[in-house]
Amino acid sequence: MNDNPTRSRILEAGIKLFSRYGYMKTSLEDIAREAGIAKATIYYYFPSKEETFLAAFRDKAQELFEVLERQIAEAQTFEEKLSRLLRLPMKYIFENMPILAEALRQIPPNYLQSLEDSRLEYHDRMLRLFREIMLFGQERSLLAESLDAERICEVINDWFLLGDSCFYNNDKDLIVQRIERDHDTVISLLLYGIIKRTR
Amino acid sequence: MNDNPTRSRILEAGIKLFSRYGYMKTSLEDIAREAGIAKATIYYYFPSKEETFLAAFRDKAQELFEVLERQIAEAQTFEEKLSRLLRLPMKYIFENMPILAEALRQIPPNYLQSLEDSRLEYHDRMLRLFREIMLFGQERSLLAESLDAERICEVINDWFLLGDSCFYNNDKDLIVQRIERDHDTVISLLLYGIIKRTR
Amino acid sequence: MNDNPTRSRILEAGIKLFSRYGYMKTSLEDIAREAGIAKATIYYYFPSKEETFLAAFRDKAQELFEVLERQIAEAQTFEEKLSRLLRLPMKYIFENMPILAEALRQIPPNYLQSLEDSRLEYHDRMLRLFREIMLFGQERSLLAESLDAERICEVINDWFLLGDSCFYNNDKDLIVQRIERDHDTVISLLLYGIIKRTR
Amino acid sequence: MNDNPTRSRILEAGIKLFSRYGYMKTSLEDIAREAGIAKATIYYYFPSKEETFLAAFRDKAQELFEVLERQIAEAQTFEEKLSRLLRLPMKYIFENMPILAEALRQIPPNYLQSLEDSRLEYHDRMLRLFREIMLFGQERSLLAESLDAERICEVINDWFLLGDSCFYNNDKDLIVQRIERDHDTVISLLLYGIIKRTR
DNA sequence: GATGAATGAGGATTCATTCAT
DNA sequence: CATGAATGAATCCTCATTCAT
Repeated sequence: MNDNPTRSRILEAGIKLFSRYGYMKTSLEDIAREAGIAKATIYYYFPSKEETFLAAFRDKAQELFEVLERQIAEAQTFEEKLSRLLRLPMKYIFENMPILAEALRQIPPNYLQSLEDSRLEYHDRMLRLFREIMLFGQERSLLAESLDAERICEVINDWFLLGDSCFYNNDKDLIVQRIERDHDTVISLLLYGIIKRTR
Repeated sequence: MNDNPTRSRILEAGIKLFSRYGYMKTSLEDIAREAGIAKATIYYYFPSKEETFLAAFRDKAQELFEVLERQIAEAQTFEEKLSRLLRLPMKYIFENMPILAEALRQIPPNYLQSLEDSRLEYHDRMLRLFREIMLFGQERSLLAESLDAERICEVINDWFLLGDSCFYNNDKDLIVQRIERDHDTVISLLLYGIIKRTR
Repeated sequence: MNDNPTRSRILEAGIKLFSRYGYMKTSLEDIAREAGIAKATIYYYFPSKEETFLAAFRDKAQELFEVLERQIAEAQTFEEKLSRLLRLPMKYIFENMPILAEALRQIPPNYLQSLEDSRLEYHDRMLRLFREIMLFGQERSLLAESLDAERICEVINDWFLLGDSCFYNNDKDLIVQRIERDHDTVISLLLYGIIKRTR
Repeated sequence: MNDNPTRSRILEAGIKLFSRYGYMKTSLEDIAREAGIAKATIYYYFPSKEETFLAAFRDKAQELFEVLERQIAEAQTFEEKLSRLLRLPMKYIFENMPILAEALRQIPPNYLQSLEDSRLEYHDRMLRLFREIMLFGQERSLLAESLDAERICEVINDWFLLGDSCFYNNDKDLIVQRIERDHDTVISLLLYGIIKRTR
């Protein structure tokens, strides 16, 4: 699948440009120029601009998970595992910025379903990873007792990893409600680290 | 300045549509239709699409600060002040979503300077608010001793408020470096709330 | 509606070129050049190439009916009325050839309904005209007794005027069946004029 | 020539698709898919899209004449011969619709000469068939005396068979002139069948 | 013979912008 | 003040055609 050098060059150029300039501001002309091929060649490999974007997106997401799973498996302690889980996606997202996250908003509506499917799949995959690590910590009694582990998984996943919060752009009221509820949890975690604990 | 009803209607429509669909996917035609005026009329009030966006952006940011400053002044305790500072911008950003944050990425490069100026101004203003609150807490000895207050201000501001981290789309290496350094701080704060403190 | 000179020039150019080269081989570029305007201007008046075509089609069909009705009203005898009905549409169709008839086949399917509606309307209008004339002839006992006037109206309308026969391009079997049945009638009429009537 | 199975499959697919969708809306990609071969293979057998169309057209026309000549030879009476001549081509044209008739309009001008040659050849061939039949009728004194047989042959051929009338898309004035002259004859034949003959 | 890969030319459509009124 | 009309530039996409294998 990735053995084809032209296909790879297109995806590579796509990731670079979509990441840098976003979906709308990146033209196929740009990608073709960057890849050193003719614009029409892109259509030999992908049926549309959107599919090109999706292919690049899935490619990069797949890569992220492979690295992530390996790194977590290699880590020995709970803290190190958790730390790698929290750090790596952020780094990936920023290195390949919009392609893994923000540009999603700019994809035309009719493709949102296809995109949504991919995103939900990654969301679940990330959540499973997170849960495994938390379980690992729980078994060793390393979690703060007051913590609702499942809830924390969801909130952190949504806010810092490949979660939903950043992506919805439709039901604004729902978002705001959710923010009010979940943000509390994040803020509490932060305040917990900031405010002096008086005995 | 804002007394003019037509001008106001344009800004209002602009915020609504830019927020919902992003900068690129919102056309002046759309804004004119939403505002109930002719497309050419927009050019009577603003010299270009970008200036229209900037005006709407500044309008909304100004509003945010006014509410924010009032709310913080009204709060009595340190925890409440801090909490309002952390909560309100997030809510605003999501309620007026891309116009205050993500759409910035889509503004053409030649306007980035003008946008940058605005953003830096708000960044500083937010930081000043934050510092005042932290000072308020320090004077009452309410901060965790191990905390470098100034550093925390910067990191939180960047990561949760109107900071820089989300906006840079140019110097990728710089971002990654900064992520590696600052993300540590955020993660520490989170881990601090998650991991059981053994004496 | 037709008072606007630019709109008229577009329709005029459209009729000329669509008629001469068909729907597919006529580009909006061509129409714009012929009309002496910019390509984008067409989009100020019509939302798409298809709507431009439909507008031109309806314009010309309307014109045909107006002339036709006037001419038939002016004719005194049955034979003259019938003759004008049979002659004029043919002349119009050829003068504005595909736009009134054959090019229909080339319009994309999603527009076929809209086109179909127009066509059915004209089909009925033509049939009404035809029936009135036949009635005029019947009242004066000028029709061959063996003739099924209603059937003749339909067949002639389908085959020589703005009928269905030429337009169906889907259900081939249906067409062929219909041809086998109706063509008989046409052929009979022709043979009747060709073959010597033995007492 | 037609022994080659791949070549035959291309022609078969071409006739099917050109007939159904017309010349312009049928792509070589479509034909290749329908034929179950690669697009480039078409170029092994035919030098261009136009030649592919012409080959398919000639194939089908040849088939028509073979059937037609056989059927006419088998018919015993003048009326039956005439009837078969008039009926069969119409049926063929509709069954293989645009490929034998209307799609011609869509062939690029530079190929019109080659197409014209083919068409003239078939026109003559059809006319010869027609003349033979009329001669057959004349010898048996079966034609209406007032009839100019040669003129009728031409007119009927033009209007109902593989004649010129439908194809010209250039010299509009010429067509209209011709319509005005020939249409009279067709109309007369029809009127003759419709209007009651007063002794 | 047959094909996968690649491409140039062209076409529909969008949109920010200008300008006369 | 406000706008209807007009446009140039850009963008996605299609497709006949070529060519190395």
